[in-house]
Amino acid sequence: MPRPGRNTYSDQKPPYSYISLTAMAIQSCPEKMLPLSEIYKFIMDRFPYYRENTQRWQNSLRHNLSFNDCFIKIPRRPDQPGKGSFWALHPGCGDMFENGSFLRRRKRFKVLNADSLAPSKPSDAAHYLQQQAKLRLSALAATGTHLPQMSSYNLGVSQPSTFKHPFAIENIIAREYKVPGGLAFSTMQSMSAGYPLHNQLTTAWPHMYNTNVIDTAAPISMASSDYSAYGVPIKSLCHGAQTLPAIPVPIKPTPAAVPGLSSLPPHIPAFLSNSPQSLSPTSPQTATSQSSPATPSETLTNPPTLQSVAVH
DNA sequence: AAATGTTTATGGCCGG
DNA sequence: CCGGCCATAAACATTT
Repeated sequence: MPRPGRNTYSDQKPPYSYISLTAMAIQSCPEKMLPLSEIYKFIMDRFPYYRENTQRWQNSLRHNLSFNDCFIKIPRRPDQPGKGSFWALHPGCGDMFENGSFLRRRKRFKVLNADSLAPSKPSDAAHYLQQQAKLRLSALAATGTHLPQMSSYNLGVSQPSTFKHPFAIENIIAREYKVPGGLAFSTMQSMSAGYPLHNQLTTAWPHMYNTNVIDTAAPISMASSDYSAYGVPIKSLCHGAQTLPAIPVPIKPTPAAVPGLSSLPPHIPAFLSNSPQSLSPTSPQTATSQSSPATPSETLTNPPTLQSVAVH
């Protein structure tokens, strides 16, 4: 029996679904988002099985990216030239996999509809974005240098970092990366309903920054009024006028056909809007949620504000 | 043109 | 058996 953590599958097909493989790839990089080609690369690097029949499985993988709500598309900024968008995990899909294992999913993640929660006017969304950016900036300025080293995902979380599910991401991608803080995917899931705290993760894996990063040479301009924290053009956010923009915003419309369901919350913790690109490997920002209404440990007990659901 | 994304269809597997 | 999840194929459309 091959051991996944050692990548000894050789030619055998790994026991992971495309969703799992894609989630691994996305989780493996500090930005928590990857272009399609990098997802391909990640999979092919680690699983020789996928070095053949690329047309077949890549078609399937693209199908999964588009079809599953747990993946969201994040457009490139103009200073990030390249083909295609970035793909990220939907913030609300953190508990997709049981116990941090990528072997099986819990429930199908489905995003819900929430037109009523969106800003009524595009200008509102723009204003909201600006506020988020300012909050984030001030939070970073206030806390950038002297933050409690809460060891990223262990902050306030009782979950001991010693247990690592054999199929947890850190054991899967550990071939190249060692996680200082002992970050387990299962640990992350226990936080904030799986909200990816990009800055903290990057702090936890500073050494990964230059090894797996797509764009290290693109400092984000926080002063820009055209782009949100995630590099999502405000214009693209507003045209739909159905989502709030402080988190990676899915380009694809939320399934409005689902009756009585809602997707995005009226309020999003400010720490969610921290920009991955704004982080520097040499000056890690351990910005905690200064302007956030809830600490990670609090969000443990509170239901996620993001109203997505695991349809079952 | 090739890469990327979207959508529909079909069939297998598995658990309730 | 039925429904959910998954893999695969294929026909597009869009973007670079």
